[in-house]
Amino acid sequence: MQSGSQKTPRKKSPPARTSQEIFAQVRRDHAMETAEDYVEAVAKIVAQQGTCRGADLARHFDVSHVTVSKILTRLKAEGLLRARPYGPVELTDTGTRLASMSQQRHETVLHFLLAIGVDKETARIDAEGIEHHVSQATLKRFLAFLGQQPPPTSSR
Amino acid sequence: MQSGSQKTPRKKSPPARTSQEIFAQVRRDHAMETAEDYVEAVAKIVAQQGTCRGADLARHFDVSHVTVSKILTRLKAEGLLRARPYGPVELTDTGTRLASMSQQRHETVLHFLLAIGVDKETARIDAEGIEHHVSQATLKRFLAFLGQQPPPTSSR
DNA sequence: CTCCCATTGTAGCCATAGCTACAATTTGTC
DNA sequence: GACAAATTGTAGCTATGGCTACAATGGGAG
Ligand SMILES: [Mn+2]
Ligand SMILES: [Mn+2]
Ligand SMILES: [Mn+2]
Ligand SMILES: [Mn+2]
Repeated sequence: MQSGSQKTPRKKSPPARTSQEIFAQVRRDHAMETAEDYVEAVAKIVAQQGTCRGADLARHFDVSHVTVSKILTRLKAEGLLRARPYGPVELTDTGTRLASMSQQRHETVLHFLLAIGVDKETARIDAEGIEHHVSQATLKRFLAFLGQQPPPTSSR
Repeated sequence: MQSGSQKTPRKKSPPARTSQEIFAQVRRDHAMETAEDYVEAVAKIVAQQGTCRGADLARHFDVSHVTVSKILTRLKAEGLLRARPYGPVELTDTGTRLASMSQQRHETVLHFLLAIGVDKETARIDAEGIEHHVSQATLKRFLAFLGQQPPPTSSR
């Protein structure tokens, strides 16, 4: 009986990603990173202070208000948030959903790092970068490790 | 007895990173990401084929040879590798050291993901992005989880 | 020795994320 | 209400990592 390809043909093994596909996914992850961090920050600041201004974001990320302004223009065009000239920043429904997902994933990554014994300050730093590269499949393993139930979320 | 600041003053708690410091570190991590992936790829291709050409890198990352060419120019200027015009790419001593460290960290991250139950193809993808945000402290926890001894490495 | 093809280089473009300098607007305080 | 401070916008710059198009180089096959 020889069904699969080589040794122990137990589970169906997917067709082995090429390096091209791997780096393409990393590039896609990076392309979403700023959007995720910004909607997350807006949600957090709104929750804390009622409203979020561009200046709040500039302080939060420690970048110039010009950098914030340009990024907000892009995220507005992408339908994640809205803001009248000189007005405060608000999340759209799409932006709110992205913020919720990002927040949850961020928290899970942070708690996971703490659970494996990483000190709190290191965990906060590393989680901020790692989060954007954690797929749904890996997130489920993190949650399983934390002894919780994986919630019925979406794709990659 | 009231020594620390608040509840259970056991370990010395570091002064709590601000969001500004956290995002600064993530930006530093991103600034090193391309260099790390490139020296790692050069080392791998040299190990496999004896020499590494720009075209090999273009195939590896699935980008144009122009993108490779510009990045190689920068990494040459940074002293990580060297190459005569129309010649193959070679790592400098500095580049070789960076490649070794990156390879080890990459492998550790990959094996860690596999160890917590992430499927192999997902692990390969996620590790490629996560690796650049894993500090020495977190890497030690990964190694500890894998039941190995943390090697005497350097800083962050 | 040619000629072809793979490889590399160059010119010039785009998008993103940074910045400084300066202008305009809003807001808050007398 | 006027004025100062904070905030936002705009102009114009850099660096990085993408791209297409086209030119130059170099190694083999004949
Ligand atoms: Mn986040
Ligand atoms: Mn983040
Ligand atoms: Mn790598
Ligand atoms: Mn990588």
